[in-house]
Amino acid sequence: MAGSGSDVPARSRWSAREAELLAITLQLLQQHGYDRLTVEAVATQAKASKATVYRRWPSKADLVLAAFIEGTRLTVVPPNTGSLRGDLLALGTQVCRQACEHGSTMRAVLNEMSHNPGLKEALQNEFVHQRRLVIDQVLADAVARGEADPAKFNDEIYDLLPGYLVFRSLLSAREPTDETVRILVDEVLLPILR
Amino acid sequence: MAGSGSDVPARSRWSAREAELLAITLQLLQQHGYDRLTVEAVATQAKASKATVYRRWPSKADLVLAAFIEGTRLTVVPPNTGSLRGDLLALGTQVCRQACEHGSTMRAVLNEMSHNPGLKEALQNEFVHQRRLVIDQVLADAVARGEADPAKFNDEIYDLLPGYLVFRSLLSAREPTDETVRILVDEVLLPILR
Amino acid sequence: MAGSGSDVPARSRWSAREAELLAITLQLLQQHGYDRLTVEAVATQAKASKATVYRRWPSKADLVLAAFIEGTRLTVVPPNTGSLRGDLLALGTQVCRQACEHGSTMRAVLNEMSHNPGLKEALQNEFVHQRRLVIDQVLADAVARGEADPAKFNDEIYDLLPGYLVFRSLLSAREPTDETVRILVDEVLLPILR
Amino acid sequence: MAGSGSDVPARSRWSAREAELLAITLQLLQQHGYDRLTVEAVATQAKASKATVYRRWPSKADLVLAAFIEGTRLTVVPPNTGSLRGDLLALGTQVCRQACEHGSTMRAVLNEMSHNPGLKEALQNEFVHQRRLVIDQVLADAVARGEADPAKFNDEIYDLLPGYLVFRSLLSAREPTDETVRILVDEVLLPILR
DNA sequence: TCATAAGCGAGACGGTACGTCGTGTCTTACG
DNA sequence: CGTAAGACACGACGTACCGTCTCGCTTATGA
Repeated sequence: MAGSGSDVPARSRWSAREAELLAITLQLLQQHGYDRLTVEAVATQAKASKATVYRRWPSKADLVLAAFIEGTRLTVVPPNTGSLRGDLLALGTQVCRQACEHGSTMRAVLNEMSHNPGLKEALQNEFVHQRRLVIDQVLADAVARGEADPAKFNDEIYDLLPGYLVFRSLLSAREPTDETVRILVDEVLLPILR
Repeated sequence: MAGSGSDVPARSRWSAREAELLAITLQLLQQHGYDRLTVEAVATQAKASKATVYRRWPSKADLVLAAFIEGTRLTVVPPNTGSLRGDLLALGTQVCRQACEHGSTMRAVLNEMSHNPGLKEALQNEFVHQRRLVIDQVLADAVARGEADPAKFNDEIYDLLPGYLVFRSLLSAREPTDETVRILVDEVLLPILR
Repeated sequence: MAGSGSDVPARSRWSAREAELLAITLQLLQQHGYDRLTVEAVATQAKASKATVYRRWPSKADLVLAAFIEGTRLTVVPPNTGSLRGDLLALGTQVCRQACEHGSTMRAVLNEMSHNPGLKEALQNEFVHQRRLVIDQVLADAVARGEADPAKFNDEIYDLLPGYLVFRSLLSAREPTDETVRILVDEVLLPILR
Repeated sequence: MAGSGSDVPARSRWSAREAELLAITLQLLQQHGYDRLTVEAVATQAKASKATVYRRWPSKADLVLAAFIEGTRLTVVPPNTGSLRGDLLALGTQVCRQACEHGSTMRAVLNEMSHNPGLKEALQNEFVHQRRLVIDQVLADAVARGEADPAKFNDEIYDLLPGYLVFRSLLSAREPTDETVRILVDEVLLPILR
């Protein structure tokens, strides 16, 4: 059955102390952005020393990536509202909230990713893949309910909904609204999927 | 009237020397990324001194933004292929190429933008607005040819095509292909617009 | 012979404009010291341009030296009070006043001199030599009046009076007073010279 | 009391690393002069970084002053030859050597001092005062031996010997010789003090 | 009377040093 | 032994000044 959910949401592998460091990193990141975030500040605020940070993450970039993944990992929840439309709206709303909340972090990670293949791969594995699973499940549920035609699925643009919303959140000055999500779902996605 | 094209593509306001500095900045940016780009290197390669750079742009971030805008400004061309489908495919292809070419630059600018309202506004005015004009013209031409129904236009998601493609280029690991563009146009946009 | 005075005090070779530049230089020099004096400031204050300054003096050091020499040249006056004691007191007082007035300038010139043989030579020719002539004349006058014994003259320490006073003005924190001069003259020099 | 010598020569307050930095500074200072000395060069030669230098001394001027004081502090030695004449000759010789050796440094420090009251005070406390103590002791010893008459001491010109010699070393082009010292002592000072 | 040149203001420029700050490594001392 | 504290080498940032240079504009003379 779809969504048998054999993937337990991967309990965090960080200790309490590490989680605290990541939380502080995330907070400072949102406040000041990547460039103006200093490892020194993270350590100071955690009453730790820089060495304590660097012992766990080999560089500022790794620290920030870990903080970002940890910060977003918690919120990946398959919607399961009972209808395809409801699921898509929920998914879109969730993406908007996340992208808004972690906007500067994502931009920072994104930028660093450009020239750090390791980060890129890590981001793909730990972030993108999780989200793909959610979408697959929503669609599978819809098919199971007879709300969507599997023949209409298109792997090329399976992430059109979250993709465009993320674009709107991170790159455009027009933050997506509930109306944006509604229109996307009702006028673009549902006509295609049915 | 549609396609009247009274907007000359906004002649650059930079002198030859400044354009040279921006070009070098852009090149080094693509090679090394924002963090590993040094103003000193830009100056050296231009046989200039740091002061010459800083006289024009007050910081590294401003320099990079200017280089980015200059680098992309040159390539904004309304397609005008004669059909809506052709225009949309051309537009999509152009977006893909630009986003691919200037990917790391865009990511860098994006990141810096997060905490620099001046940059954000500048980017909106000089970059986003230019692209909106192109889209408006494409749609207006289509209406003039009877290929699109103005009632179907939706301001909320008018940039769905470039938006999703940019998302794919900059954030996803799946760079968009010609097939991506084709599917978007044929299976998403055209059904909606007609 | 005493007072033969064939040396006219060497009319300044500077034009009015040049003298103005030197005066401004001297003033700024006394206010801010050598390091914090900028050629730019001299030019600005004279409503001139840097090129105008550099056309006349090849470097900041030369400019400052010229300003210093011009500033002190005006005040070299053989005392001629009628008695050796009066002449020495007058000489001492004059030295004190000059050294006090142009203290920071002298220190600056001195410093630059260290590593600029040209300046060193120029300073010797144009400054030290002038002062030697004055002392020689005072002593010659005293001999002519029978107040001093030529046999007691000592070339090694002929400048003991101005030398010690200059030391006090420039290097020590104890600026010389009239009493300092009096003691030097009455208790050191006169006993020796008679 | 004469020779009570309770003043231990004030152990340096610098660590080994700091002393090394100061020694390098002093060496480069003597080679190149103040203006042409760069903090970068000091750091490089010490295999240190600029930050390491600036952590200790807030500016180049402070660094140079410290180097100068450290460089001269080591050599302040009361002569104690057994006779007033011997002590004075030794003192004069020592002053000549120091002033010659550290000439450009002294000139540089002097210049900087002009507009830096903090430096001026520091120089007075740490440098001038040390030298005063030596002179006082020499004279006290002479009195104890019956070689000098305390009534003849004159606070106004107590430093006539070192003062004039320093003047000759730093400001005049006529560096003092042993003969200069001898004449000063035999023909000027001893007649006065006895 | 007008043109051709010489001098000047303004200020951009290449270069170089300054003093600051952040990263990532390392040592020291404490618990 | 792990940690807090923080010194350290490295290197980029952004600023300031020096001495050179190029622009126009003025002025002062010579045809």
